[in-house]
Amino acid sequence: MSENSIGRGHHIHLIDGSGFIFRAYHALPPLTRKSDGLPVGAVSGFCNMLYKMVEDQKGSDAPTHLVVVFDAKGKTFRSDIYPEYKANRPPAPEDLVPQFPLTRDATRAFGLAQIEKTGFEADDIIATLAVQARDAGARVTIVSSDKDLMQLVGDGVEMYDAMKNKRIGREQVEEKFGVGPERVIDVQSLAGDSVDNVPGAPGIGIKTAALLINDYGDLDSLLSRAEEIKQPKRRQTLIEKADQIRISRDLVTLKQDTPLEFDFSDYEVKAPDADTVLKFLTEMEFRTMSARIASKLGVDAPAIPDAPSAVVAAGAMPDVPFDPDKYECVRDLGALKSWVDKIYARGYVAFDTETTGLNEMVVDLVGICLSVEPGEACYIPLTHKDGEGDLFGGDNLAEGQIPLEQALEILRPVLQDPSIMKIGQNIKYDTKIMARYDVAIAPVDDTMLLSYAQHGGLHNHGMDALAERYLDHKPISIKTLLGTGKSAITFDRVPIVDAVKYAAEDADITLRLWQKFKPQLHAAGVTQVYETLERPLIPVLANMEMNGIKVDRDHLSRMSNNFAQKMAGLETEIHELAGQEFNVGSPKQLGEILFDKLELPGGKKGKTGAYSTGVDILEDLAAEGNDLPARVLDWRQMSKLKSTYTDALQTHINPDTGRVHTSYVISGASTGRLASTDPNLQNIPVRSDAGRQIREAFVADAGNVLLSLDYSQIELRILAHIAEIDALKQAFYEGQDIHALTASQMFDVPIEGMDPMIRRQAKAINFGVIYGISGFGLARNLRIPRKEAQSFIDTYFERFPGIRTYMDKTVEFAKQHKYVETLFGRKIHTANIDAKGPQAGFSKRAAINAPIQGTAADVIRRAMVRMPAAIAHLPAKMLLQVHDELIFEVPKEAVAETTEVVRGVMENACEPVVKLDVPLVVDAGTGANWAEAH
DNA sequence: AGAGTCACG
DNA sequence: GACGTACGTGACTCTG
Repeated sequence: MSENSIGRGHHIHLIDGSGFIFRAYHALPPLTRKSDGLPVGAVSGFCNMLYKMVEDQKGSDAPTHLVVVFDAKGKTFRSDIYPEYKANRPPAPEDLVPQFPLTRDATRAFGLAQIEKTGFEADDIIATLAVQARDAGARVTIVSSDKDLMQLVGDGVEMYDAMKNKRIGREQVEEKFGVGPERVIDVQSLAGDSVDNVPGAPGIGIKTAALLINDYGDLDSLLSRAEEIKQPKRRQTLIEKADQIRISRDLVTLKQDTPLEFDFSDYEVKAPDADTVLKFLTEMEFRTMSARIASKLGVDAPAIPDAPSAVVAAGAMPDVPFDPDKYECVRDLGALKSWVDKIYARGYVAFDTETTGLNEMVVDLVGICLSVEPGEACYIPLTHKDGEGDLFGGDNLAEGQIPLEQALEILRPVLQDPSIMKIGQNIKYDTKIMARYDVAIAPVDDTMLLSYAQHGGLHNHGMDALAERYLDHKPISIKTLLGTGKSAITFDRVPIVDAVKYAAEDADITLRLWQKFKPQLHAAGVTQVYETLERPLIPVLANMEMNGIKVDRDHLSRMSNNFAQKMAGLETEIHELAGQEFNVGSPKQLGEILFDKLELPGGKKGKTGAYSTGVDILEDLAAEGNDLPARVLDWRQMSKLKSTYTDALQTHINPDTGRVHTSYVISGASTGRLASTDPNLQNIPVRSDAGRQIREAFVADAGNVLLSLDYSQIELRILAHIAEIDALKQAFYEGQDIHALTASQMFDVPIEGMDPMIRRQAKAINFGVIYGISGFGLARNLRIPRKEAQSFIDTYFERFPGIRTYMDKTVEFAKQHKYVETLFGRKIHTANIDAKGPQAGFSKRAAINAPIQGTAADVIRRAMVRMPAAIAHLPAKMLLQVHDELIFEVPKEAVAETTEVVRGVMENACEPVVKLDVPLVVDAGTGANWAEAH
């Protein structure tokens, strides 16, 4: 950074952008954009204030330099000093959230510089810039009325309250604090701040604080001479709370050395570009302002149609056709730099990586695609290979590519710049790839998740499906480039000219989808869902996936051998019983043996004409004393465990890390649950003894243990809350055995000394209710006559009438709205709810289940999003999520503290948005392996 | 590619 | 009165 670009004779305005936003929001009535209902009241106020600043400050007072400073998202270093800092701030109002990025756009449109920095408040940046500019000899005006900034006043630094049109100098600061600017920190440390949760000294306000500071000179003298204070209570407070006061001082002291990359020359004031500013105002549909500014700039005011604006709905542009020939191939530094300039001018970029495969932990980066405007995209080839390769790799790099490191050096700043939005389709993938090249991509938007939040339950959210459905365009298939099967090649072997068309198109599509989806978020009522439950999960899951979990290969290998031997024995036995050899793994052949050859009863053919040979059927046959199906059941269990777990899991061990790295799919399940793939670590066996041994292969690193915490009965608790079942709520409050209580209510038996069979039946009913119970289903599950099952259900509804009401109301809601909702506002669409015939039952049960399963999914998502900050001070790592369970790897000595912290986050995950009528309870376990921990 | 089966919550 | 059925996933194997 260069301090010489500002100095004597210069005047810099440091505008508190976040302050502007909140004042504009609270001062103005809610205003929405006519064409689509996007809330824009705060943006409008913000623009007015910005413009007024620029206009009013002409003449001798006019700034030569100006920069708008914003608060970045997320926690700041002050939370590390004092976790409660600003902790009881409510989240920003729903209709303000989408306006934050728009105010950045507005600043850019007005041709003004802006800055923000993750981990620091706008006030810290202002302090840092103010001090540097002042020290260089420039005059500084801080445009804000925030009292927290008053400590900076003096020596050529003034403040200006843009709303009251009032300058704030030394005199006004003394008026407010009773001391000069240099003692403001001392007074604030004592007085504290209830809004920001700065504790200060209890019972001492600004008046008393000023009195004390004036008497003793400064805070340190006051604290060291506290014994001299006459008033006993005040004396005691200052002695006892000295530490708290010092922490408060750390909190209120603005950081004057915030690490920033900037150059004052970037902040030189220049006239706004008429086209740019009017384009923005037109998009926002600010008629009055655009007319006023147009006349000031001496151009014609643009027409803003009254009717729903196609300009806005399509994202400012009429549909541009897809044209692969328009895509640019970036092959030299100059071209790359001009793309970076384009991105800065825009403020956002669609971003996509091309790699040699699909496993983010292993594959190499091949190229990068960018797009900032529909129809305009580029591909930057980086590591394409020359020719087809040979036995020895044939690893010559193709000609005409920017060296990887050089390209990354140029791209890294913009990809990490907090003011530049990076847009991806499943950007968790690209985040993980780039993390391996030391690029920490942030902030991000994800078109897959934007779609998931708005269209969950309607369709999947892959790029191909979204492009066809929403852009009426079928993307080039990757298979046309790579081929299929054995002859398939990797992307680095694709000729660059062909790669450009495919790869750049992905970025183009992503950008178009974003322009379509992002403005619809609010109208769809899922801004909060996207902002709190979807997007923040991206970095959390990326980290968990990169952590991976250690797996004991030898343990698995021994089990595989063991299974193989037993299977061989069983196979011989089965063939003998059948009287012939056949493939035990073939359901078709097995069915023919059982029901045609041996003529056993119960042969039912499915729609394909094959006999059904599922567990239920085989178990029935085995129960009647048939050995063959019993042996087949044993064989099947071993075959399953061997192929899916003990064999396959070994192939997933990453050679570099020695660990298994799953991938979570955020938008996989319609209810909001995650899905785990490659490998699926959410279905590792636990129910059978043989299966549980597989969990023993999941181990902690030396000196560590695995720590597992799971929600106890979370879905039943949520059901008790949603359906308002008082008896269940009370039982959960009293910590009773919920299934025993259900049984006692249903069958009028005491809980003490209850027959386990009765409890088992009640448990099955409880689960059945969550799934949208039916007599048939319960009968099959419990293996009792259908009549009996139906009478259980009738009794259940009698004893807990709220359940029936909930089920009816939910189906009714689904029919009316075509979606159902979780407690946190996640919408799950129920397109088939009006279906006739067999479909009807399915859809109703799914609709009944979705709010329960979905709310539970939301709860653990909230816990996961908060977890990294909560455990940042601990050596613990979060590794896995299994729907209601989180697994951590923790050094032994930190287990107790980690358990306490994690349990707190999980049990309070609903706060402050939802207050459950039942407590959430989390059970914990630890051990050297997952079997012990669970 | 789809069906069948079975592992999990 | 008859449909057919527990809710939500992913991986593996066989088969056409």
